[in-house]
Amino acid sequence: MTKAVRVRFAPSPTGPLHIGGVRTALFNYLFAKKHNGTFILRIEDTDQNRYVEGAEKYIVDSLNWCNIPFDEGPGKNEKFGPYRQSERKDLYKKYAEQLIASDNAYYAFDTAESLDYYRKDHEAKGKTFIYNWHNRHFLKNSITLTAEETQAKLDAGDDYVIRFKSPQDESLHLNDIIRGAIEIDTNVLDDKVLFKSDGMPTYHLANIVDDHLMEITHVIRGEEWLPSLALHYQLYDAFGWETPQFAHLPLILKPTGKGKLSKRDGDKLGFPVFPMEWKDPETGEVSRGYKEDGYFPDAMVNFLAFLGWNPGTEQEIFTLDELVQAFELERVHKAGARFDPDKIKWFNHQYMQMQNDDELAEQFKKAQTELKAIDVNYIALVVAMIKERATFVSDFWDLSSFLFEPPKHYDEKSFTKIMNKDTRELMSELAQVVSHVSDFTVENIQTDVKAWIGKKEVGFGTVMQPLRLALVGAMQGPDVFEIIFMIGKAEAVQRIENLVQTI
RNA sequence: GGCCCGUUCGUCUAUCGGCUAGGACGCCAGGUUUUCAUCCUGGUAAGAGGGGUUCGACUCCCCUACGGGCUACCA
Repeated sequence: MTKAVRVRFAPSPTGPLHIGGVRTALFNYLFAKKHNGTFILRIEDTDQNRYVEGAEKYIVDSLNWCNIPFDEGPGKNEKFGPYRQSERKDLYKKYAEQLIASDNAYYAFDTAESLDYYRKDHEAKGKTFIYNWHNRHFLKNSITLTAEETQAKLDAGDDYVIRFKSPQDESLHLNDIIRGAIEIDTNVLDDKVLFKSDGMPTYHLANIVDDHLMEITHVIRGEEWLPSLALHYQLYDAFGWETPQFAHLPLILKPTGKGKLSKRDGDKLGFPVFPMEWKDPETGEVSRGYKEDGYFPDAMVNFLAFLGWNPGTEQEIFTLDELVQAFELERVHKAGARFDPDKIKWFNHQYMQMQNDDELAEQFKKAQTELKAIDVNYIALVVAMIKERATFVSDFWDLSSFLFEPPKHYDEKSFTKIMNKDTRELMSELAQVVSHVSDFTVENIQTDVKAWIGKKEVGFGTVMQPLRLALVGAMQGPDVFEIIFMIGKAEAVQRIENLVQTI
């Protein structure tokens, strides 16, 4: 029997979760569920300087809104808790010291200024400064210092970090589920800081320790971590722990231009890059979210799943369960994917058609003050009529206001185009015809009006077009007879007469 | 600069040596709707370049170009 699958999504609470982060979480979720595994949320808040108030709650709320909740995490099934690294602080130091004891790490006392100096100096000479076997023999650390000197500094409370002792002249063979075999020469690796002078571990140490302790079997994360993979492999090795499997996801790129997707792209091109609205606690600046913009979470999830992955079939609309069934890490694309705001709108339109009319009616009613007094059952009928042309609930009012209230004005261009000398008389007569329809059904209205048009021996257009204008105020909207039926006989007659008045 | 990863229509992608290179978004045209939209049908459009390997290369290898990421006591 193979080990139970356990994966984790490990964001740092430095701000709102970005759409790329949502996709990483989604792929973790899909993989976990596919293998009846556990999806864990771990908060990587080891950098106290970058902590942002409310960010953790935002992350949790976002996952929940997307319907990809975690199984284990802060405040939920804390079997391997705590799940915030800041609350695990005391745990990490002994692991760092363990690495020193096994000669895989060492203390370093260099100041930030001195290292900065070396870097700049090397750069000026066209060389690259790497803190590893090339240079560590002349820097201030427990390798160059005697054991006594080192101990004295430690006892004196001097600032220190603990660095990994990267080996010389070795070739590392790494493996990634998506990318396959990767070979790295350790000579280009530097002695990464594992433990910071503020008493906190860096990402690298905390990540490996926690993944081990939490029994993570698969690490699914963004491609930006690929360069750290060699270090992480070595860390597992140094601890003598079993290495999990890794999968590095391609990045999400800007719709146009260069680089990865950023908040600014959304502002510039008018689409959200965050799942939900976010108000910056410092500046008060508000960033729009998919939720508030009217996207359905399923539609967003469906779209995101197809950014860098596809099932190999031609099916594109997938429920979450179907995604779980179909998902395979092996089918994740290797190259970065440009974000396409048009396509996510298309997905939303598709999902709009699958929504329940009553629920949409509730949302519509809540969003539109004009509908406060309107029967929700009537609104549901309206929704059924117009949702095929809508992408968002916020489109509804423009598509249907004439089913709730008479047009406030007539579209000028259409008005002048449609009217002719007979229109006034025809419309007056038409009002009578409509008012005399007995048994007011769509079919009967249609039959009577068409019969009358036939009798008048005028073109259908000469009647139908002004009629539409009278009802809607513009040359748009659903079938004229259905509109008449929906608003009722009296209202329809009234609107026709209103038009007659203005001619 | 160094290191790593990548490169099929404008965009997301299928293809795991046999391809008349398929689908979706977008765009364009036609049809339906006596309106607009939806919808339907059709069209447009791609293997970065150069070398190999092979009977055969989009698929494998190498080089170049380009794109992306990393290069902090940030994650």
